[in-house]
Amino acid sequence: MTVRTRIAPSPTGDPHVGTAYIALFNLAFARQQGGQFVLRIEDTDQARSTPESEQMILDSLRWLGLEWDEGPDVGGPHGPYRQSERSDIYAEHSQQLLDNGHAFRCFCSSERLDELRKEQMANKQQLGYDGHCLHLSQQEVQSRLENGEPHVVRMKVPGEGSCKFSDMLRGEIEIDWIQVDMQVLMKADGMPTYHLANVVDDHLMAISHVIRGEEWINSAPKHILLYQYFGWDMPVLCHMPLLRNPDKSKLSKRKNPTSINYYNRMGYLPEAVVNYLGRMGWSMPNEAEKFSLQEMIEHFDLSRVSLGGPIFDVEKLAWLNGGWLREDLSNEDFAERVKQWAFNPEYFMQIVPLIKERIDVFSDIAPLAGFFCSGMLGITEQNFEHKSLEAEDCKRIL
RNA sequence: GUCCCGUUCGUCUAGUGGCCUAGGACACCGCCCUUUCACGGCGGUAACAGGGGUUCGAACCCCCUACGGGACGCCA
Repeated sequence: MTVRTRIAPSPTGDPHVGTAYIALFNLAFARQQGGQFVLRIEDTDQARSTPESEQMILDSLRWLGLEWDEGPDVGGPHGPYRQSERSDIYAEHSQQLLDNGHAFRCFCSSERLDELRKEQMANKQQLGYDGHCLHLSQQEVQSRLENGEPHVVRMKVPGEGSCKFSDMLRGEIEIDWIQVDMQVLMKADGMPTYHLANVVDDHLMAISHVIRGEEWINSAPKHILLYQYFGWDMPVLCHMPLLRNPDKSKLSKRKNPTSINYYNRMGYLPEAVVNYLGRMGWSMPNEAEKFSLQEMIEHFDLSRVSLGGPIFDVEKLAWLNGGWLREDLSNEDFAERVKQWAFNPEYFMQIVPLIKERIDVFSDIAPLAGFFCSGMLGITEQNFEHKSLEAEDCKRIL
């Protein structure tokens, strides 16, 4: 069997280090096994997805050297690789579930659902859909459909028993069906939710191993059920630990710089960032701290992943970066990297009109615009008026 | 609240029943190198969450407790 893995980012903001982290492990596993690594854009959230974000994600993963074999920009035999372009596929599959009685249409308003949730919360009940539309008659559904009433499609779930499944790293996991909600599969806007689109695409794209964050463990039963409903073989599931803030909560931008752009802009080397991510929950068999992507692939072994959620420690990343800088860049390389970083035309030209007005000789540049080299992104008139900005302030503006 | 996952130095980790008086790395401290600051070298402080089992033997296997995290969206 060919190993095929994927990274499936949602283009709803800055490219996240967590995305790069999961991408790295998917890529390392696929390459080590002689398989393929696919990039798929999960842009089914019409309100939040943007083309700019998608572009930034592609750019930043490439910057890190995490190249994919198939994806929206490079194509491949299982395209399109952008979920917004696959609506027909999801509609068909949703219809199939409706026809087979595995799903039902639900006309409940979000107001009613909010109300329901509040009530369940107050009564300390388990949260979840109450099955209100589960037993609507054929005729009622038909007439409400003809009236053009907005509705969603929900999946049916067994009322008893449990779902037992195996995680490649964690072994057997058992979750009672009673804990699993009647998940919405198709939203009122006609787009699929993650759960449907992800399962359908993973199958159609022949994904063999689903390596994803731990946050998905609880939805695994929904996915397993969908595979069963469709009569498809399950891929191997593997849930990675979550990257954490220093306070141990899930890595978030409030508490840590999480944007890959930040590390680029602050002058970290992509080699070091990838190296560091590779040390999160994983180690080389020889315990080396410093290793290249190639070396990681060569020695990759998914079973060496440790499950405790690692804290993202910027300090150790910086130390590692220093090592790369000193040991792996010749003076020529170093000069070239710095040039690319700060004095590339796109970046440097932004500042030129601003400093030109204010200096008499070049040597005035450093004291006036030193923050230019501090990694700060926004170069505006205002920054010059606050040229006493400390590095910390600059970071905050990022 | 319900369910799920996890727990080795402050942090990243090695360790898959005897090799563990628990190894490495970051950070920290001290010493050396050095005209300064770094780099580099040497050394030091520091951990198996707790309690029960299983076993001749447990960081490693099982159970309970505690703690931490995650999920419970027409977000992914």
